Amino acid sequence: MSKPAPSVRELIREQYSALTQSERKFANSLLENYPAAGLASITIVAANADVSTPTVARMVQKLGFKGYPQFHQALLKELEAQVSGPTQRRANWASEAPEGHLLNRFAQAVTDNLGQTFSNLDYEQFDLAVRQLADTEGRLYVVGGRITRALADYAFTHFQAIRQHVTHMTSSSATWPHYVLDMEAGDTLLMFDVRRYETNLQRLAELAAERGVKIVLITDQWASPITSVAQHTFNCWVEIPSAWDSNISTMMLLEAMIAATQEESWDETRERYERLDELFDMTRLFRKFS
Amino acid sequence: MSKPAPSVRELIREQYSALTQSERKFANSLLENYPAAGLASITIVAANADVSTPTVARMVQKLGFKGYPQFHQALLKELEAQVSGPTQRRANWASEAPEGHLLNRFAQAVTDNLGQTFSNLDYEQFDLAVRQLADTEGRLYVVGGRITRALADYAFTHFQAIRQHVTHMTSSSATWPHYVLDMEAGDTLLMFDVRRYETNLQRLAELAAERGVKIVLITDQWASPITSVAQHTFNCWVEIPSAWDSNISTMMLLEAMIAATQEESWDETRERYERLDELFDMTRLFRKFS
DNA sequence: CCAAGTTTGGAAAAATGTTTTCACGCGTTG
DNA sequence: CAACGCGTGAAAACATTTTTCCAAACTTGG
Repeated sequence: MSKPAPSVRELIREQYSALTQSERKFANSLLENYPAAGLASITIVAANADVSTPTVARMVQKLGFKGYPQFHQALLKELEAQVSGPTQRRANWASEAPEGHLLNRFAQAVTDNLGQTFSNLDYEQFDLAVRQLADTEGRLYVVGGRITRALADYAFTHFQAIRQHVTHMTSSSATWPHYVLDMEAGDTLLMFDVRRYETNLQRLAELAAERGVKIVLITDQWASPITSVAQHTFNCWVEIPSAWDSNISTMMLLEAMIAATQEESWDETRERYERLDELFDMTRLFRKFS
Repeated sequence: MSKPAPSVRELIREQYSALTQSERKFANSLLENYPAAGLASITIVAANADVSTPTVARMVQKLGFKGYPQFHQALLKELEAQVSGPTQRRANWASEAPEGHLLNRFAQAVTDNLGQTFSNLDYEQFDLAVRQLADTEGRLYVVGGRITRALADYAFTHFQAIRQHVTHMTSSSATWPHYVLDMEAGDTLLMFDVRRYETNLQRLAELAAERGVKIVLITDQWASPITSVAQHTFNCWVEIPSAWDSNISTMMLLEAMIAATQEESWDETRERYERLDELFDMTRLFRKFS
């Protein structure tokens, strides 16, 4: 063997674009539970992925195997190699990447950050904040800083789909006073402030708080000064070995909030979602996904 | 099952005295090369140990298995368990939250997604894509869809800090032709396309590809059709128990790319960063961080 | 050395697994 | 709207594997 036989996983990736829908269904099922989902007989394996036997047979041939038995053998070889291989396979994520590769260091940092963020999360606070975000009595304003503007935008797009009266305060702070003018007691302001903290955001927070607006703040582990005027503060761990801060845990917390808000008001939301879907279909922006 | 099923190895030791000569011959062969020597079909396995098939069949029954297939399965299970060994990780993230709380379900889904994304990542592809993104010979264009626009924005903000000639193609697709007009061979287009895939994006990709622009595509596990014209495609696992898709793994991949790009060209980047810092200080947008 | 009991493997039967064929349904095209 | 190509799975055909049966070959104790 001159070159190291490519792993089945690699083969699937290479050929993925050439696979048909059902074949992808099986490919995904296999990747999701790799390689266990490919070790039984073709009949069983196919049934588990909810496709027919011929589909699997055809696919393994596309991958370059002569038949299912060969494919099966290849998987076994891989599994065996892993066990007998370099002492202890690094049970970590980017399995194929070399030990010190940036991907692996990055994965480690992200895992730590997410873990820290989650375990420092007060779920009662979380539930309260979500109730606040779901409250359609008042308006919901969303704002972020230089970097977190993108997160605010993401939040806006989703909250807009979930509820009415959502406003994204663009990052040009010159226009903020106009928004503040319209704010009323009972409104909610969702703020993102990760270091370096911006004085503009703090001013905004103070003004809003004076008007009786409830502030939900998502910040980093060192806590933005806005904490003092916010109703609910959430800290996200953001350190990575880099010149800038990671916003993955921030994003995760945001998504969790969106998911919770949606669950909170699913009855009303459902109809909104369906109408939204219809509208998108009409404008034909999207292609149908089956 | 209350007790942990004994390993085949243990079973052999227990029953060894009850085994006949030929059976022992096979048992030894298996123990010598465990468990590989037991993974093939009964015929092959028997031939390797230089005994007859019936001998093996009788022996596995003595060990307590109903038939050879059951014995085979048991070996596989063991092997699998060894590989996926410390899969038990995931240190109780949202430790205080009750078992079924949304936070916990969410944490689980996110962990799975990140794990899947990482383990299906081809790090050589990754390195190539990063080199492409760091190439300042050509321009770098960034674009996303309805939802992923926010990610494109995030990417833009960071890449702008790292390198020159970065353009964010706003989501109003009406203006895209203008950008395409300026694209040249050697430019790079970073695209985000998560289901439901947008036809506009696909058109854009095709046009860009025709002009010789290298496309780096970040998509979901089902792969956007843009794959076919993209140089580098990356799949992110995005499923969460919700009506919409999670973009945390997408975000993670993006951040990893940013980090890698920065590392690739740190010498030039460093100076850019320092100047940027000075500029922000001057405009006093930020407060000093102690 | 013989007879009874045990072990062994060849070969056929049974079971299971794999591949091929074919017709149906679906979307596309002229 | 008919004709075509393509993807799909039911079912038949085929191949392999597993089990069973049985006779030959050992072993052991008289």
